Amino acid sequence: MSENAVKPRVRFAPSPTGYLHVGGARTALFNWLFARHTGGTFILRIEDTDFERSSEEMVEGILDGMSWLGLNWDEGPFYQSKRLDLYRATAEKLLASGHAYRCFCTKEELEQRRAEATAAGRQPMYDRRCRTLSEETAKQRVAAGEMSALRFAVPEQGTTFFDDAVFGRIEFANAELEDFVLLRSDGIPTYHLSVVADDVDMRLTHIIRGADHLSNTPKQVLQYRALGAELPVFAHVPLILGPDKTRLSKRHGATSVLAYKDLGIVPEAFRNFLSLLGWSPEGDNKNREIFSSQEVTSLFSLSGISKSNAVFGNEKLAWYNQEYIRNYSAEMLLPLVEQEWVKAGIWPERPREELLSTLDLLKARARNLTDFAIAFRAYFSDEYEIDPTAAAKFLKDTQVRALLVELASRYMNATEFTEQSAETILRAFAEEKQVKPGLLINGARVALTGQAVAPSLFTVMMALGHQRVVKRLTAAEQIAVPA
RNA sequence: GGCGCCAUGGUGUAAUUGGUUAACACGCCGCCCUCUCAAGGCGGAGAGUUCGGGUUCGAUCCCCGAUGGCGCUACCA
Repeated sequence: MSENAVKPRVRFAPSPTGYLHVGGARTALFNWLFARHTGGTFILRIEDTDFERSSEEMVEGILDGMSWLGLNWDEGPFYQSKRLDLYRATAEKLLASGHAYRCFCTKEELEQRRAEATAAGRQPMYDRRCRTLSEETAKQRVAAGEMSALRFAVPEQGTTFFDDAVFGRIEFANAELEDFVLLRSDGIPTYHLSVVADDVDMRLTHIIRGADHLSNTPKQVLQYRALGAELPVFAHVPLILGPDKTRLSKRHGATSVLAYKDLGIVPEAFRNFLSLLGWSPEGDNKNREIFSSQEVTSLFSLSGISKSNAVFGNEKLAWYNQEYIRNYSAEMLLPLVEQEWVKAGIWPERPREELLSTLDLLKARARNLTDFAIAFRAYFSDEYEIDPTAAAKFLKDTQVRALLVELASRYMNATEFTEQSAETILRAFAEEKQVKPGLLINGARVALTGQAVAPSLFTVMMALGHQRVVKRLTAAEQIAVPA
């Protein structure tokens, strides 16, 4: 970076008309990564100029989602609803310089003309009829109390282009661009005005946003020019699609990132997954999948962003999640798991050391954090369900259940209770009763954990402790087995 | 409809910016391990790079066209 190069300033500018969805989260992440990589500034701006659809709850949700993902911002959150003066001043400037004009057409008139144009096979663009109104006429009509919106006067000739950091040069014929509304008749700015006014005012150097804004960009470029402002670097990020390759929406299941939190996804795993959706590192790191946040930060660059839309695949996310859980230390896992216990109403009153070693035992086969409160509930609570399928598979035989009860008394009378001794006792007992050890082992697993799936039985016994093992095996005969 | 963008196995991405048996990961299948399930180890199927032209000694890569997908087309953002 040269001497006088300014530090990058980027922003994430969600609209609180919906949750923080996966696509928005990825955009936020890329902005954050870019800012952190370059030592720049990451700004959060809430675009709430659509009063009808914006809500305070949505803002909360977005903020929560950001913090869940660990995306901290340096400035803001700024609310556009509180910066209306800036937009009006900007609009005033555009009007004064002849780049904008008042439009007295009503919404109804416009709709009607649009319908007519479409019916006649013409393009439904605004016909610019107010553009030729003289300044005096406009002033008179305003003075007479007529409502008016402010429109940008798009040049009728020529082309407008910009060089996108991801897509390269994008060019539009000005004739294709409509004289878009800057200020609604109620004085509230539209998106087109407020983005530019803010992006200029906040001295943003790079605009990293979804590719759905690609077509809007020339309208913004025109405003930058009109305002005599320097153009930022635009970097449009391809969109994230659902498995059916249509735009991600509610019907694809989890749409809010917070829904993934509820599903027991580890934020770090989610971030890792998200960062590799539409971006890939350069150099020797191409074939890696697991990156720490620090690594992604140091590797991130706009040039690694791909151009094509990506499908959000749940399987890969599940793999990441499992991978992170498995590789976390029990100490790192514990606070995350505790949240799940709280949700499930479990308060394991056991020494921290025991909890940690049990987490170590279980983490290899957890897929979600919720597993620790649901599938693995028996390890942390004495109130647990017996999985009917598991019972049907391994405890159907009443003989087996009777044997487990008998085995319980062997354990009760045992002088020592170690992994080795527990195994020795069981195997000796099996031989004595002329049954396969596996029969007892699998049955005991279900009785002890309620599940057909668990770590090695004797390790599980140690995790549960002598007393619980005896108690649960003794109760084996009472377990209800579906037919 | 108009305009814009994109196009590598089912999915996410690679391929020294024209020279590879088109690579890696997820997923899938099989085997090993084994008290179950994960994990792990080993092996396998799956794309000739959407299609058609061109340029070139040679195209995943460059050009043109078609097709498909996505986006924009509001006094939404």
